[in-house]
Amino acid sequence: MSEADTPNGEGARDFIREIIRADLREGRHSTVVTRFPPEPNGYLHIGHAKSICLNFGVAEEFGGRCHLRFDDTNPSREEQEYIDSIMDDVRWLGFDWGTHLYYASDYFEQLYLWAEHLILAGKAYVDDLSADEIRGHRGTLTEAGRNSPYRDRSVEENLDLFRRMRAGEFPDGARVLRAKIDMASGNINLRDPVLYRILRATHPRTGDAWCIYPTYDFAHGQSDAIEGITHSLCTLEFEDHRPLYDWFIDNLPVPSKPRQIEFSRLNLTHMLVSKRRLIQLVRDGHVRGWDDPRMSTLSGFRRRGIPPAAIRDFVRRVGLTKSENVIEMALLEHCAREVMNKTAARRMAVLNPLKVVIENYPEGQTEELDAVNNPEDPAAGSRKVPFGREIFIERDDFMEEPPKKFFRLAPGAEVRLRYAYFVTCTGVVKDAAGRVTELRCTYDPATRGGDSPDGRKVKGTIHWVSAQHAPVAEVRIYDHLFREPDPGARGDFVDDINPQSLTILTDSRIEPALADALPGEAVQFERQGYFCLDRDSAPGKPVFNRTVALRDTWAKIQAKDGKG
RNA sequence: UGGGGCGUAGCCAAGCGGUAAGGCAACGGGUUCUGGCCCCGUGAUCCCAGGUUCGAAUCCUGGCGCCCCAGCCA
Repeated sequence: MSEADTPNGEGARDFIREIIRADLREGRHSTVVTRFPPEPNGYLHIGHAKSICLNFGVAEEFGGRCHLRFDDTNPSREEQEYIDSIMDDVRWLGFDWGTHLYYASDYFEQLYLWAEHLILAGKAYVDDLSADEIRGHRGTLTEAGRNSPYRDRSVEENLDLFRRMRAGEFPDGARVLRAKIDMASGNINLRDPVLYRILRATHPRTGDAWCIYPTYDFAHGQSDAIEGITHSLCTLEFEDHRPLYDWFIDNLPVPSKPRQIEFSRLNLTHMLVSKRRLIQLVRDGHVRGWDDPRMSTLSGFRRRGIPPAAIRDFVRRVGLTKSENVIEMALLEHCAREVMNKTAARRMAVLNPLKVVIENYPEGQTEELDAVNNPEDPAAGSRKVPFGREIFIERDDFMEEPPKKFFRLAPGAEVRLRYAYFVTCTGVVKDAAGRVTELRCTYDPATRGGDSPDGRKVKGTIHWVSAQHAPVAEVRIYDHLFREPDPGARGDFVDDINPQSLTILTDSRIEPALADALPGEAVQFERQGYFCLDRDSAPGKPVFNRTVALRDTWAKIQAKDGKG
């Protein structure tokens, strides 16, 4: 569940919670009811997580409830697949709507009746203008619009026409129902907004029962009112829809009076959080699907291995305001590491293997060494790791001509093999091309377990894996999908795609205990990062995703030195 | 003289007239069988200009900058 500090809303103190607190204190409401209202036309992304955590979080903190309501008023782009994925994602994030699952389509009949109510009150009319003509009459941002020639039809004619629209007597787009408000309003949303359009498309829920569908504006607020939503929280771009939202609430016999409050959406550097562009990435094959680990979708984060608790904490930390913002990816990564540091089991895996032969280690001998599972969690216990004469170490952990502060293996240098022995490099074997293919070392039997009885210090500790006991694994290393912090800022966002966002390692070697890794479970490959088993794994063919690398100050030092 | 918002450190964000919280990042240092974790230390006068006040990031006035709106999308 969420990280709410208290059950009485005394935790977070953002402006929305302050408003709610005041509403409760001053008796405007006795309970809090919110809703998360996704349109099922795409997958949920990290931006939605903010809304989900807010709506469900607030409800929980104030002892109220939060509804999951699908805003399914446009069957031309909505699908059951999306409905299913959205429910999965909300649950995965850690929230529960209980029995409060609703669909705007559940209210189609009521909404229709309210439309007739407006017609009867002379506040809505059927317009025969085409979409283009309506646009032409709408005016511009600085000029008032003009009334439609059909604006003054009689109540009887409007009622008749609207009923015939519902009955299917007119083709798609032939007529619409419009509210009669003010074509000269500075707020374009009030220039006689469209309430109903004729649209023949099979709806995921209502099938072909309807051929007219309400617009967002006509459906949202009334749906809120029907459900008794007290605080309807949405993003900033709906701010100027609020007068219209209120107009419907004030002009219709709705059962309750919800209040819309807007907040700024969440944006992340190096990522896109726009359904339209996410769809494009999938459709054009720039990624491997909606749940590609490089995607900003919740399913992508899940497959990547980001724990839901990290996302909840992240959302809590970015705050809630009305200011435009772009959060650095580094914060999300920090949150992910913080959660996994405390929970992930430590294992050894060699991503880019370099063979090492320990010359003075008895041929054919094997032994089991104790390794701590998680230094941050004593209860996690320890495991046995096999050791032998031939091992693999990370290629990057050896340098023939090391720079000054390189605390790893180099000719003549001694390092500790984590949980095993101190070894000293005595020889380098190369192939015809001069590439290092193997290292020869000697070990000190007295340092078994990694401690030196003589108190001798060693500069570095590196990870390793016994050649004889290490299964091969595929490891997928992810980097930002976009190389620019603000993709698309200077042109087509596709041009900003990072060509190195995915590196596939096919010859990594893992310690035996990793063969038991569970899908979705975070594990730390020591000194490298957090990983999780990917669903592409097959028996005997494990595939790991790198969720996030460990902080790497050595890499930072090198980068700095490199720049001179 | 269209309407609606926003403007506090590189990125977020507290602050609600009494003399600038916190987090991330960055940079120093300590510790360490993960160059991880952890620990210590380093940064702003608050978009600008006037004004009110003993005192303003907080109030007033005028500017400037940025974002959203002209779907029968949500």
